[in-house]
Amino acid sequence: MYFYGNFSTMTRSEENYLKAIFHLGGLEHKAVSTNAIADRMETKPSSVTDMAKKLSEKGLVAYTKYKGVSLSKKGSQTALSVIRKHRLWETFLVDKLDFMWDEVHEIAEQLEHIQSEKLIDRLDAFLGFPKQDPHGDPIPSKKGEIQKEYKKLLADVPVATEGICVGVKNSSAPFLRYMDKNSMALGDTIEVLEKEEFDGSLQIKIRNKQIRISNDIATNLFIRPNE
Amino acid sequence: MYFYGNFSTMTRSEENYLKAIFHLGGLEHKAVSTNAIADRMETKPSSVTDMAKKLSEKGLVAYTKYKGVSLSKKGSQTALSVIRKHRLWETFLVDKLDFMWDEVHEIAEQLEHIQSEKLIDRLDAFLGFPKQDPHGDPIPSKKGEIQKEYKKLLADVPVATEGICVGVKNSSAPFLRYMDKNSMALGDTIEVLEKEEFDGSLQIKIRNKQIRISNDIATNLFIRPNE
DNA sequence: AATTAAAATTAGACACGTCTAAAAATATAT
DNA sequence: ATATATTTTTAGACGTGTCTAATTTTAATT
Repeated sequence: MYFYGNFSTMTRSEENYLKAIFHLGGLEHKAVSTNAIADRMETKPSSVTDMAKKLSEKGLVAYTKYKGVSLSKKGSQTALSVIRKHRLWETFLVDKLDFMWDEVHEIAEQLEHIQSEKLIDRLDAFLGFPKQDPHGDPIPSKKGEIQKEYKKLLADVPVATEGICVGVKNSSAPFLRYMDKNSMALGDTIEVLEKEEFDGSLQIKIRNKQIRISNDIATNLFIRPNE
Repeated sequence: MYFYGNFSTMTRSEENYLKAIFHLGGLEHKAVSTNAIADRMETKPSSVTDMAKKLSEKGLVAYTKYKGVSLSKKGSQTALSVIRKHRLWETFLVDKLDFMWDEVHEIAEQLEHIQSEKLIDRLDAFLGFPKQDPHGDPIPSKKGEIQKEYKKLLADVPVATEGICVGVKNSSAPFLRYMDKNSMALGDTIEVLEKEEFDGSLQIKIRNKQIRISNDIATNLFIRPNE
């Protein structure tokens, strides 16, 4: 039996389920299907059903047989607290320990379950109360408030925006090959120099080279604009 | 049983047992009794027996029925790695997050189980490769080498030594009351001004006040001498 | 509407780590 | 050396979280 703190009855597994349900159900707490959760967590639907019952008993989700689960207020607060911890730790790893932004996820998956409110408050302060993590995702406040995404599709930012390429929407092999071929990589700084109204193509600067990318590409790349 | 590279991962529970066995058996890996482990871990002897078998199967301890367990080389290396992590995290909490030295243990008990060699290497570097933790206990090297205790009994340090009071040997209520009455607290800086050969009493400076303490007191207080 | 396909649930099993209660081995005392 | 006390182990159980295989419910198709 594992105790992480005196007043927390949440197990690691429960926290992971809540987090998955939050990500799938969005801020509106839409109902999420059993299979969707199983896919995301790489587990079996039967395991999800078991946990759904358990979380429902604890008042963390609303669960109706065959109708999926949706987070309660209490459930989403818990999920947000875990997400907050995850993103603060990721920020710590990148800002303080010089990790690359794309190698911190696994470690943060472990760190996010450390139970100590004081620890998280201190970490938050130590990092200068960051509002977004290295992937451009917003860090929920202590109260569970969460801002809109800081990362944007490259296609959606105005001309002259500069930022870091933090993700791809469609990580298909052909697309990744395209990026490779054009020597673009996640983590690169990108500046939008010019936008062609007609076809939505962009002139960008990346690695100090100018290249032209199509709208298709631009709608597949996430950028975290610099302040 | 045949393994390809002994890639068996350690569970949290196994790590905790190894750590307890290490602390009880000392650097010489003395055999440790079932009850001693149960006491230290606040568990039942029967649970310890179960785990002893398991650890023995994995080659982490030598176990003979009714004769206790002793760490193998592999087992002590694992224990030292957990202890290293524990002490590095404690150092982080105190040095970087401004925790008091006496409030970090619980949190470090959780953090010590985070699995990522790279993380610990980076943390070590970030902290400036500390050789001792906030309690004056030595931090094992990456290879598992461990130095002698840095903390010493106040009675054993030479005159003119200055350091921080990092622990008590006997934490009985009367002794703690004594400390309180003399406005001494763990964490205080202490300087040894004078030592009386005859009765071993000391003249010390603490909180900018000079007081005289008996040898009995001095053999109950741990000090971590400054470099 | 009936049939087929997909999704979700149940039933039963298992590994892990723990426990209690009873039995066995070892240590202590008379 | 025998009886008693202590320590340790075994046997059997439980809760958590997972799984497979079979069943039930819902969705999609003809």
